Amino acid sequence: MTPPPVDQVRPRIEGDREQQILDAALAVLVEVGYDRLTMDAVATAARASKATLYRRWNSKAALVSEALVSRRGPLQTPDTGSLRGDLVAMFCGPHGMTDGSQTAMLAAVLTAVTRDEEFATEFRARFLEPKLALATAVFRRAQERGEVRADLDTDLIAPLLPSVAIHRHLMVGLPVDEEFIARVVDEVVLPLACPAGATGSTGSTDPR
Amino acid sequence: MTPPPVDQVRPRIEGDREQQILDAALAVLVEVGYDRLTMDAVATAARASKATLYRRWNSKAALVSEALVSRRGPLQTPDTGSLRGDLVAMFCGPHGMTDGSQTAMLAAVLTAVTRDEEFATEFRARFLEPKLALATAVFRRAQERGEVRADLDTDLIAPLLPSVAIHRHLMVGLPVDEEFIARVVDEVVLPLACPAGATGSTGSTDPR
Amino acid sequence: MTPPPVDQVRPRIEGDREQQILDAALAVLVEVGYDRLTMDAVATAARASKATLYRRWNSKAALVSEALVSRRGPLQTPDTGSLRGDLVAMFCGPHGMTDGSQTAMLAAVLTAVTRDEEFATEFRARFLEPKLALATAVFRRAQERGEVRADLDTDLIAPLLPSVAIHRHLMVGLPVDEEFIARVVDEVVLPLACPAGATGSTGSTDPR
Amino acid sequence: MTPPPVDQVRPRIEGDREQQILDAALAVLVEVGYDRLTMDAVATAARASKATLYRRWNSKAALVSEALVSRRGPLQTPDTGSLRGDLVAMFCGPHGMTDGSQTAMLAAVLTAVTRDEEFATEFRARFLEPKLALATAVFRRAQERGEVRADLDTDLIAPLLPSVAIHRHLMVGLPVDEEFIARVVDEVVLPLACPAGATGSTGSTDPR
DNA sequence: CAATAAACGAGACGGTACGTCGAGTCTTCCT
DNA sequence: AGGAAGACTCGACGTACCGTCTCGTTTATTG
Repeated sequence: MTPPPVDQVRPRIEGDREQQILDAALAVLVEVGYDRLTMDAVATAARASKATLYRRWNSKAALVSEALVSRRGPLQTPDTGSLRGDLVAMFCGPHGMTDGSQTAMLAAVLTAVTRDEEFATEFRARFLEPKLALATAVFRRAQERGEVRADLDTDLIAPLLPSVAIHRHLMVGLPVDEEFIARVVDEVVLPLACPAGATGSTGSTDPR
Repeated sequence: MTPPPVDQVRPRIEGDREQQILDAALAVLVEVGYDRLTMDAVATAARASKATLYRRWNSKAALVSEALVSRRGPLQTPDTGSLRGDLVAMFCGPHGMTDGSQTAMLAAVLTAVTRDEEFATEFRARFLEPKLALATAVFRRAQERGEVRADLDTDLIAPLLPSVAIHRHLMVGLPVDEEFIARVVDEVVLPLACPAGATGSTGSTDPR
Repeated sequence: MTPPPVDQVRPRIEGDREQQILDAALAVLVEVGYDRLTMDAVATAARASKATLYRRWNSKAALVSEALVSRRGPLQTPDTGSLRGDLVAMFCGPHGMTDGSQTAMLAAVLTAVTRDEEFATEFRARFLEPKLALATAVFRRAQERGEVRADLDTDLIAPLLPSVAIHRHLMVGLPVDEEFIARVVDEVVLPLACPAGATGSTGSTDPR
Repeated sequence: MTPPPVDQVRPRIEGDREQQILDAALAVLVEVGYDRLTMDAVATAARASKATLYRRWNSKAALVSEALVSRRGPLQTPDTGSLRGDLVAMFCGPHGMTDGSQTAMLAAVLTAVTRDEEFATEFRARFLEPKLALATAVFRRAQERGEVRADLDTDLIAPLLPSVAIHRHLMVGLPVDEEFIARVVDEVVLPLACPAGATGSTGSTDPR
């Protein structure tokens, strides 16, 4: 699964090496959380020196930010044919809110967002907005299909699902699983989005 | 009516003194944020010693937690007569989501939640659940008034508004003001909660 | 042999603790030399933290200087009755030039003398001058006894023996043992110091 | 008339280039001292790369050592006709102990001698022994002239002058000037070396 | 009302991590 | 082919903060 090793001994920081460091950072991040992640630990895990880390990233925040983005995965637009299917696929997939490592990273990084404005800006631009844009696109497509009423305020509805998931995970402290996601979709999102009569409370398949 | 002067030199920790320390902690917290808040700084600001701080609170997290709770203020059940009025009052009041210092503290404490399970438990029990219980009570009362349909899943709907507010503040980085709260209430909460025809539409369209 | 432990758990730096640290510093110094002596190593060896070291000593030089002085030992004036006996006793005794650890320290510290003027000044005043004064005193006493001619320039003769010993040890790289010291005493110092006829060129025993 | 290319030892680089680097090293050494001399600084000053430096010299100590030797200059046997004249000429000449830059370099190199045995061996063979051999030769020649008694232990006497000079410079911290050298020659070396009556004590006064 | 025990301020302590710098190694590019 | 450039690993630097601790003092409660 690993890419063919370019140079076992000392691959320069040229993408491969950089990704190795980012992977190490993510491993440490997931293991101990953002606050307990130390640059020494990342350096040791990556068999790099702190000097190298600081040469490439100004701060711990910058390193973690880049690491998160590197693992966001290719944002693939889900296309199950129905809004419900798309939403569930998007949030319960490998990089969704039910992905433990993903939420762990999210939790870890929220810490940094609240204190480092530079990091926050970069994190929002590179990690968050692509995700939100994707969710918005899903709704737009459903509108084009006529599945969702045309006057739906997608900017308000799209963040609904991640909002609830994050709140449940971090604040309430309860797990975010597929059952919960489905419940929110069926009882909150779809009733708001779909024309009154067509509310597919069991709408796993679209009638068409 | 004022309490007897607290002794300028060395007041024992007896409620008053404790509150002074918590106030000092809050002052430092608001000024520099959670991670740059040091116990030394709090001790200095409160003219106390670190030993005193640690004698009363197990950790920085516990101290900040208590400081936050101490300023949450008495939870007053809003009673404006309508669900919409109650919700807006609750979230836009002096200790609501539009209160800058309140959200700043919330952000600060998230740091601790994600790493200290003991702290998280206490924070949830003492800070979060009272708030959620209050929100749920508001919906229950609206149900009793017949303003909201009887089969509404209040456990799902009640956290909706705080979820969205927190997401917007922390993740998206946009301000949570009364206009935004009202929008969410009118376009998300009320349509879900109220019988189709009976939407508290006084707010949904802008009659001017 | 150790003084009664004042406090087994954590003796404050109050002489005992300070001496423990200085002993640790000397141990490291003798083992690896001045340049490879690191504050971390001293801290570890003394089970202290670097902060503690820097709180008490401004620099590595100051710490080593103090450590050297602490181990110079009580400068006891030798009194064997003859100049030859005094000299041999002084240089071949426990803190003399044949003491391996003493010369090791000397070698180690010479490094620092050549680059840190502050250290050099302190080292000369606290370590070197007392030693030179002692040697000069030995010659003065021999003059009073009439063993040495009265017009001997003691300031020139007193440093002779240490000079030759240091040169042999550091520069030439040969061991400085009692045999060598005796040779220098018999062939250099005594011929210069003593009246022509009385030169005990084989004067291993003092005639009295 | 240019001297034949010395080279021989290191065929890779042309003597000129090597000497340029050594000159650069000396310049940096004199400017900032041994410990603040960095290989980067030498490389920059010589417009060379660190790799080139390390290809030719094992360590900073080796480089500085060679730089020192390169400036020792050709050892010219002094020939003034008298032992006293030879000694003063040898030690007060351009590369003698009164040459400030020479003693400064000597101090610098002591650092390396005390920790790197390999370097010490090379330093002794290439720098020290030629000097000692020269001093010994001076005494031998004086013996042949009958100026010095035949049974003089030259191995013990020859290092005397450098020993005292080094001790005074490094340990005592006082300047080694011609006046001091002359004093040691007249009061220590000559009385030991010359037959009682023939002591070049006239040397203190200038017979002309 | 003195004596005593508890709680206090002050701050040193052992640790851990910080971000920087230099030594010595190694790779890439250029001539 | 070999040197300049410079990134790399390693490890020490001196500082800051954490959470623990030992002081000596102050306060409130006892005898």
